[in-house]
Amino acid sequence: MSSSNALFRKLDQIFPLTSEEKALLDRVCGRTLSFEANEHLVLDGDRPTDCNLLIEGMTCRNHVTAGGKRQIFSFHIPGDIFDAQSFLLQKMDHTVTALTACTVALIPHSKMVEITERYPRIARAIWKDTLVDAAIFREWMMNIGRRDASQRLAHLMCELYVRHDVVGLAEGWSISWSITQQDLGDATGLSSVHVNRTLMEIRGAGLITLTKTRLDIHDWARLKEIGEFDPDYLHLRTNDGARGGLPLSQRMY
Amino acid sequence: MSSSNALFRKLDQIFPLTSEEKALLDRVCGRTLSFEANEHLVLDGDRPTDCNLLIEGMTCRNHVTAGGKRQIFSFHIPGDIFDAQSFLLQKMDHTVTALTACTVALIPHSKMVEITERYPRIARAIWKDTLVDAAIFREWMMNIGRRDASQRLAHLMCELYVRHDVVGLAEGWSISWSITQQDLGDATGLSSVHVNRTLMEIRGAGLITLTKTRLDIHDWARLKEIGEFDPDYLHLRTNDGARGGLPLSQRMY
DNA sequence: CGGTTCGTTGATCTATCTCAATTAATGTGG
DNA sequence: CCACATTAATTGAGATAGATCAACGAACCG
Repeated sequence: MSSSNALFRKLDQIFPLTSEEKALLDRVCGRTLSFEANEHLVLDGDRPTDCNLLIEGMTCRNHVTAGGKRQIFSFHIPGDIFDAQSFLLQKMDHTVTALTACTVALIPHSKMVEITERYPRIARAIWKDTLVDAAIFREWMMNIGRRDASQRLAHLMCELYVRHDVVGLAEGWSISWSITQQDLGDATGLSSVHVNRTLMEIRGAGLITLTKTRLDIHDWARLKEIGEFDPDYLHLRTNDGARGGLPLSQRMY
Repeated sequence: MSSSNALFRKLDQIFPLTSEEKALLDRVCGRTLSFEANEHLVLDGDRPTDCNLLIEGMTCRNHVTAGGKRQIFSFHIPGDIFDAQSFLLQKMDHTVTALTACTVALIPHSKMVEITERYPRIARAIWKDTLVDAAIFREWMMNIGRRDASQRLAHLMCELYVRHDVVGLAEGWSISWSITQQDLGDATGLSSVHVNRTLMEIRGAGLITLTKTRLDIHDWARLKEIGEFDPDYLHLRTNDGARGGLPLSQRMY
């Protein structure tokens, strides 16, 4: 791997790491694998031997009920270690699917044991990362359980925008988009038809432009208001909290 | 504390601990606190200095939206460390509320740092515990997003039963109950009125008896079927997986 | 260029919500 | 130990957000 730390920008946003620590992390990343869109990277029931760091592309965690209904639990962008939990939870209880072609770096569980035993700060960083994942799950529960369709979609778009921006993947108020309306429904507990209609409404209000490949946000303030979006749950470093390292983008979400 | 390890039965179900390790954990538990029903043990926005181990009573994690709607993220029973995440996530992003009078043991964050740095196995045990919490969140998302009212309630009752049974708190097919129908609604994303009607249906089918203080399950097989309940997501040790320690109750969920 | 996937739109249906009132249970002060 | 206050459960009636079914159009893909 020669990512030169760029890939740990997300981890670093959550838990400030020294450059030596980033170098150490870089070293435990083993071979990389590539997948095509719609391939499953990890399957429900698997007993993986490695964790995955997403290098390029987009994935989602999901699970299908006995009754055949699908729920998406989270979306992942480059820099996310999307199955750190497989290191401690032997058996996968969900599937990870590629939304686009993508590349991952494998981190063998054995290396995870090694590095987390020797470097407690790195252990805490990765642990914290899994805790932020859990916080995001809670927020999604709130979204699905207690918000209406436009709130759910607005909230999700806000989250995705901030997460992209924080790791330098936003371009102005725009991010690349590779989520179908069906997937959007599976993520928000709505039908794809209703997602479509609600999206039309949000578009109609002039808040966003959304194509198959790109999301442009025209009115952040209102989008955020509609979605009741408050980025606290992402537990990002703020400038005042920063213990060295990159300050969080000046923009107030 | 003189819990003599009984309190770590849950942790032990997830990650088998030696008795020395349990003794170590016992030693980091500091003073205990008592709360009355409906008091908040930890508040959204707090920056706690201790983690809480629930000794007696029942609590729930919850959060109220800007719009005043409440979502419950999880219920906790004795043996649960319900805010281990506060150790790494400085600021609370949700509230923990007592459903009954309850007692907790405080574990100072400083002790958490100490013990997790010195004993990597203990660190992994607690980390794994937080990962199981996250798995439960995912399952709840599935519940709220993709199941209908009776499925949601059946699933929740199955989960609560198994979690009680595993730590020895079930009596036959019966567990103590202290969840109001309003809370049940906040946990499942339903209105309390609809919870009531759905409960009447489930009762009518003879599957359960539910009073204010007790849940009796009369037909586990059907309840489980209705709720599409599969206990894998709880990541409990099974007999074949056990590396010493107590075997999981012989009963097949 | 034909097939497949995804988005769009209409029409209808229904699970669940909201509002409102009643009853049952629980707790409290006198 | 009773009368009243409070909280929770129950039931009815009516409203609605969102689901389902079905068809069509647009984009993309080999």
